Amino acid sequence: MAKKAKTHYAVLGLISLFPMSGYDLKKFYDRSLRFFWSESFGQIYPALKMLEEEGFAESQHESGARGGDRKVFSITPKGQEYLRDWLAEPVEPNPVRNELLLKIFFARAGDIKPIIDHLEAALEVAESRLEFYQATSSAIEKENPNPVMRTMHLLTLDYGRRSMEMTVEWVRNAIEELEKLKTNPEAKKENSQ
Amino acid sequence: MAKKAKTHYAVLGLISLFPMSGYDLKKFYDRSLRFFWSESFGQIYPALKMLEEEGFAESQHESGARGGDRKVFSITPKGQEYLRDWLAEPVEPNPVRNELLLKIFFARAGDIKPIIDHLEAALEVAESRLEFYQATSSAIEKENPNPVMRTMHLLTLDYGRRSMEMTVEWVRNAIEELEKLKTNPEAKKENSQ
DNA sequence: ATGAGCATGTAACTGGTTACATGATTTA
DNA sequence: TAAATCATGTAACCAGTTACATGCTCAT
Repeated sequence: MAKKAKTHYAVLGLISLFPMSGYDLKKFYDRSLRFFWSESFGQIYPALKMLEEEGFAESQHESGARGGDRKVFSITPKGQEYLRDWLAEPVEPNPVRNELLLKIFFARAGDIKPIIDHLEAALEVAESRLEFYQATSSAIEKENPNPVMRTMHLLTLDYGRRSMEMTVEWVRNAIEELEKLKTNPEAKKENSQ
Repeated sequence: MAKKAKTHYAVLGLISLFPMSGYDLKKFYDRSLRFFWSESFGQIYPALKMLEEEGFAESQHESGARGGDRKVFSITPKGQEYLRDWLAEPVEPNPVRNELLLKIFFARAGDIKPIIDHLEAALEVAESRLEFYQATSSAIEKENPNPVMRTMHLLTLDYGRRSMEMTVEWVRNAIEELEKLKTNPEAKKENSQ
């Protein structure tokens, strides 16, 4: 039971919610989890195959029905145990790479205008995502699955909401600072080390 | 001038600040940028080689002096132009993978305790990083390089500070919610779908 | 003399995306 | 009948980390 790439747990976790096919998995990631996790087909299908081979998942064939044939995967008791063990393991920090911050760090007097553009783009993204979180949270609160699932789901949304609010505030302030800098004659002299 | 992996810009950007060796580059990433960017030697040295081959960087050999021989790289005018072009290009979204949120999403009644542990660990990290940002910002404000560089540097720190503050608040609330759930008898019935 | 830090580089591996190949079914 | 969507899978590629190989210098 060697340690596996995160994809395996991410796939196993999803089929633990309810049985689904590789195609369903992809849809679920793209529609519901896209803001904190994503997977590609190139990873999903091999992962499902391996999970089945090791007895963590089992599949049943669903023939005919709309679209081609489907292979619907569900988690086994052994898989449930394996998932639970992973959930209890400490969270491994994922490598951070924030391109916007890197560009800001490298920017000089001549780069202020494009940086402001980037910030304005980030602001739009954050604001529209904020709307999405608003809508989704109220939907979840009504929908009402079991209390644990509901709470867990709401906590992930709350993280998204707070982080977008924080982003909006930071961006607004950053744009202000950069506008000040643009009109400040002192900053114009690029060689004022 | 085909598009390159981000590493190339990340390396070029650093040597645009002041000439340095591959080893210096690594130190700089590990010490100053580690919270929003990182690079490994396995990427740095090949990147420097390629940047030099294409005329974006040039090196001079520094023999003897403490440690083995050094190859100190500096940016060329052509490299400066190339970097500036990249800074102006829209920021590409980097794939998000937040393992903590994923674990929360998959957690069931039996997993609440380990999840709280993860949150407590995250709280510690956020709080200690907050202290670091505090200390660094005041150092930067005194240090006073040119006004543009100072502002850029402070903006990246401000992002870190705000995002850690946000994390602390979210985590505190999340722990509270989960503690409530633990003592709530309704939640104990895992099959209350 | 030993270990920490300076210094450069390569090879093997891994985790991941993208593009390709194929074909059914539904809907406009 | 064409486009969108359903559906599965593989091969080629890419970006990145880790481990390895080597050797110097400085402080204890």
